[in-house]
Amino acid sequence: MSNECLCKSISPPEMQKIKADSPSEAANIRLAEFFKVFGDSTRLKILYFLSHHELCVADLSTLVGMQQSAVSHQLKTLKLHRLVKYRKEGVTVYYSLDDTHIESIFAIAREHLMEQ
Amino acid sequence: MSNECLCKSISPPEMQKIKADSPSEAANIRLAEFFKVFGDSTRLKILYFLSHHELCVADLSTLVGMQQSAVSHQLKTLKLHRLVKYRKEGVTVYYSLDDTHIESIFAIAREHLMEQ
DNA sequence: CCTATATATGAATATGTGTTCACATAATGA
DNA sequence: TCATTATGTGAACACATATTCATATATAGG
Repeated sequence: MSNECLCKSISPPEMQKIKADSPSEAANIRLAEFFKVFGDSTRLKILYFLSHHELCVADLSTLVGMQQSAVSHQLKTLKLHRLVKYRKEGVTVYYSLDDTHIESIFAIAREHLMEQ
Repeated sequence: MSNECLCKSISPPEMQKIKADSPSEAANIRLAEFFKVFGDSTRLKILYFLSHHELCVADLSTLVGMQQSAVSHQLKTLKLHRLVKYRKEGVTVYYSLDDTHIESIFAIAREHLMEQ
């Protein structure tokens, strides 16, 4: 006969407690969304270049080696997640980083990748 | 007539220098892959639960509220990126965290999300 | 050996997402 | 006002990926 409870590693009450204390579905999804932004090489390139210089869309487009439209779309995403800010000057739009955490996140990620 | 050079924010030589110093395509893609792993709420849940307890697949499946097969697939991904390790005991497999950077990455991400 | 149990895996499907194309919008100068 | 330039945006497409279903593998006990 099969056991009524699937718990093997921990006791049912312990399991309930852990589940009860876990982050809300909403918080969890927000966190995933946040990481997802960094999970694209084009966006990482944009962030890298912006970490060196304030840049207009055309220059970013040249540096990243991708169409201006693609860069615009990605900048929209980065803007939405408050990772970049912009400044308009006539018809030109200058973008720059808008987050102090970005550098530390990168540092840790690089460290992790070094170890392998 | 249109300018031969698109550079607006910085000078062409400066631009070339920045581009030359930028990370390799391969390194950039590796970094994106790394972040991508965290960009899924199911994987985040698994990591969260494992950060509290070593757990077998069945228990993880119950905690996460997803089919055993789905959890197995995600564990494979996490294993591949060296974020979890496992230990076999008979027919049961116990998973646990395999990375000290995970906690710090989470801390920074949460901090970032708090600010908004 | 045969059965039962825990986990892994391949195929199929549905959904998400990045890029391109074409075009819209906005601002400048003639 | 018209043309030009920089940027933004919607639709379409191609591709990636998460989940499910069915089934395979592996281990332990009878």
